[in-house]
Amino acid sequence: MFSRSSKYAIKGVLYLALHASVENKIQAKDLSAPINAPAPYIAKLLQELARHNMVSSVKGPHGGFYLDEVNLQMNIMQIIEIIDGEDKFRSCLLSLEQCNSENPCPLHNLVGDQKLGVIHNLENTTIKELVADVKQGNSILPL
Amino acid sequence: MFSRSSKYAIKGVLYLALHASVENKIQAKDLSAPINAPAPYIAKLLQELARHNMVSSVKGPHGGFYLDEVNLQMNIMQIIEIIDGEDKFRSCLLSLEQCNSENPCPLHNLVGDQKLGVIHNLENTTIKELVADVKQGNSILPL
DNA sequence: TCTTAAATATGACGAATATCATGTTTTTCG
DNA sequence: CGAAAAACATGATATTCGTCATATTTAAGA
Repeated sequence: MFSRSSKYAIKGVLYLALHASVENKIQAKDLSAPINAPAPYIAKLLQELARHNMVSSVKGPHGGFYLDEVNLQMNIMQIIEIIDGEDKFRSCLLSLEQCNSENPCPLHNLVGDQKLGVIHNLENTTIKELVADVKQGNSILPL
Repeated sequence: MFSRSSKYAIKGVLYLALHASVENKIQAKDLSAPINAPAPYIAKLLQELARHNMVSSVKGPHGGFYLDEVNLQMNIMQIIEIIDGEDKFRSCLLSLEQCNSENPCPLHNLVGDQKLGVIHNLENTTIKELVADVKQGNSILPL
């Protein structure tokens, strides 16, 4: 459903949101183990996210990654769009150009409503809210 | 959401269901244009589907592919499982081993219900019903 | 029975994605 | 300042997935 890159990115962001802060930045190499992703790869992804202001970073000694209040207001859909591109999610299930709500493809009616629901939820829940959920024990974030 | 292979396969099956029959079989190379997929590739996919009894085929002159009544009772999920594998769809969104309804990952609560809905719909609608929808003008099947 | 037309089986090629490696820039600290 | 520690930038390699090509098998019809 998501690309592997997106999964790593999402896990990385959530982990940072949960465990990092301005006073306690986390380095790329220290993210590798807890989210179960190769270190150089997660580093590259975090840089891409930083370039798009999804995460904050500082260079040099005692540098690393963290999320500031602005970053915490971002949502999962934005991560996916940065990593996988805009329309990976929104396009027709069969990649039919002519497909839309007026001229739906056979699968459109079958799963269209759920798809819209998924998109809506991914867009309208902030990282902060997701992390609050973890803190309250309503969800978990292991490897 | 689906792999390109799955999309080709689904379009191929739907096209066959709509236009082919025992008396009027369709060859792989004649599927290429209408579903906008490379001929050798769709041939390979159809063979895989035939091996799993998702479509019917006969060799030799006047041979080709079509769907019999049994094939028409199959559903989209079965196509996806044959082409992409069993758990591509059912596994956790973040590929977390420990994630399940009791121990949900942060995304689980967010889209879990919709995901179950999608799976249910894909499993419980037959090819025949989808094609009936097209015949009635409720959906379309272009390139 | 021989030729031909189709699916089938297998593998080679290419492109996209995931992974790794190297060097450069920035910042802290002695 | 100068050295070290980190992100940053770029590109190289590997693996997966999509595409293509070739040879084999099966069945129809003359």
